[in-house]
Amino acid sequence: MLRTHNCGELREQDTGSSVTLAGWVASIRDHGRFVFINLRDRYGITQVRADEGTDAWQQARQLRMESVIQVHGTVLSRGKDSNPDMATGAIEVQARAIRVFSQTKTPPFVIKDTTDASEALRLKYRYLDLRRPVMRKKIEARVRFTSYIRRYFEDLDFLEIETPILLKSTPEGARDFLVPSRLRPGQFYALPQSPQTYKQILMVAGFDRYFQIARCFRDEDLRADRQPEFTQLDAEMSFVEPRDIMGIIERLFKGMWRDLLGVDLAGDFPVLTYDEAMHRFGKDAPDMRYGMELQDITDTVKPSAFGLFRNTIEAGNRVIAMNVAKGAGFSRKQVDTLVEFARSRGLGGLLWMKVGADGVTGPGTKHIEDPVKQAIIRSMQAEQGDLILAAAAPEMTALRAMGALREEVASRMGLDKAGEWRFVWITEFPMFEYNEEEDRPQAVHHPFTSVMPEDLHMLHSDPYKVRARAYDIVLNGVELGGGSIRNHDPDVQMQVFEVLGMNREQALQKFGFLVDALSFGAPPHGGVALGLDRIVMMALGAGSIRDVIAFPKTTAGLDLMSGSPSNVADRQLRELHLQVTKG
RNA sequence: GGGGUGGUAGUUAAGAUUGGUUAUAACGCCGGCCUGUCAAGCCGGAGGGCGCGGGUUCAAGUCCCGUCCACCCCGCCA
Repeated sequence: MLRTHNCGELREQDTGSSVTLAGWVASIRDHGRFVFINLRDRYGITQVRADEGTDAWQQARQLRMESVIQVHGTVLSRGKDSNPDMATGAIEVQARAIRVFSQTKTPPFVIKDTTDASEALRLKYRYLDLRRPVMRKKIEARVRFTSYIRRYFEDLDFLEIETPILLKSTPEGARDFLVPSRLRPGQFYALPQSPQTYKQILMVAGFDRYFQIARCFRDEDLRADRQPEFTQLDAEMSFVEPRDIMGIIERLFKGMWRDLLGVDLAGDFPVLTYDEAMHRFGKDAPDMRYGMELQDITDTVKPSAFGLFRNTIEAGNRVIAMNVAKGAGFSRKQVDTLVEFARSRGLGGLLWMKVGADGVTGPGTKHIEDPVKQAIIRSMQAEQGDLILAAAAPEMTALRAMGALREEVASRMGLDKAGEWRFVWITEFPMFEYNEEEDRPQAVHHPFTSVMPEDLHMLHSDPYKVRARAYDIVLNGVELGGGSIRNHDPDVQMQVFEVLGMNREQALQKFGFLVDALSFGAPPHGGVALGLDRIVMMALGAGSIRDVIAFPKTTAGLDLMSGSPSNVADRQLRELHLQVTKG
């Protein structure tokens, strides 16, 4: 070994020891007669001292930040000059000799926790960014989550089985990343959006309990919490019902939060149906850290002659309202930005009423009759100083917009407190939603999801009313993942394909291998897929998913460090039978 | 595909509304001083022509057009 100790382990009781350390020069403080060096490695920082007249002193004066060096020396107690802010602050290493392993160019930014370097620069020099202890800790924390997950599932007899990265492109869902086949001109593999079909086939094969920390790929636009390649905790079990899977996942989260974050999540996670979540929170992934629930006040305003209400009711639309406690303090300007926000979410406008000592004020309120005003205040349980916001629109539009507004207002008022963890299960999702582009139903979850038995009879007559045996796990307004009980009956599966607009032939061509497998004795089975990056991001309070991925892509899907994607040689294209056209 | 914010020394920012001498600061870098620092301190120095391309003008970081990049949001993400 080129060292006897690491840079984080020497303590007072090591005083007098002869040691050899190795690491990066994190700072140099040259006092003339002696030089202090902070030596950094993965484990911490140790102060090295070089005294005038020694070889080490000569070398220390010529060091540069971020060079990689080896230090031979003796551990000294720092006595009253100890630094209580450093783990190794009680000691320092008096250097006898310093050897430079590796010289360095001047780094483009200073390697310290509170860097002000732009994210683009940090991504280009990711290896320098990752040297920053704050980044290193995030990556290390991620490792603790993955290893906890592995231990948890292995203890429960789950088998971690790898599934293919090159697979068949499927038409449903996100856009596939395609990989051209050299041996089959004009044909393509796709990278997995998830190991979905393979894990179901593993159930048919009898593996009974499967899990995988699986890389997934989706060629869609990026966001602060979305990368084109990401990691899923993927699991599947045979002979289960929703509550079995939900229980296993709930205990996993409670265990991780307890053992990795030191947080006790008391009680069972609440369970909301999709319908309830939409009506109370305007979102299928509600943030439960605060109330401010939505209310349908259509009936309350029914007696009013106010044109907005009249037209809304005649059109069959709804009036959805929300009471912002102590929201009357918002300035006109602030309220205007809320109105703007509402418009950006598809509303024609936003009705707002400040609740004062003598009723309500706000534009439009003069058209509302006093008894109706009073009725609104009563049904919203509003008090003096509150702000009532209301939207009039088709029900789902109004709910979704008000749901977004609810989170916006909560964020402005600081109600979305960090360190508060509100998990919630969402169940009974609709099986299908309308795809406008293709004018047909599409699966909300995925086509292999089974439907609730009592809704099966509506599969063809009223597909949008059919509920799925699906469940999502949500934390603080963020969907962490979800799953479902699958169809193990090939006939039911075929019926779902039919509702999705595929005839038997098309379905067999696209998913025949799975349908085939189901027809050879498939056990009832179901599973779940959780976004590992998102879980870690939430747990660490990181601002973006990029912070918990060692080598992430930018929002344009570029890797600024390696320069991918890039052009390839003509020869490569020819081998793949590809021709690039000008876009 | 659409909207928003930003791009000025190695880095982070000011300068842009009201075009005009030599583009400003901090950190970093280089040199010097200094017996206890902790992102050491003090003194001195070097370093950019304003993302890129084009245009308007006597004159453009400053105005106009296009384009690239970063971030945030909508669409999209079974």
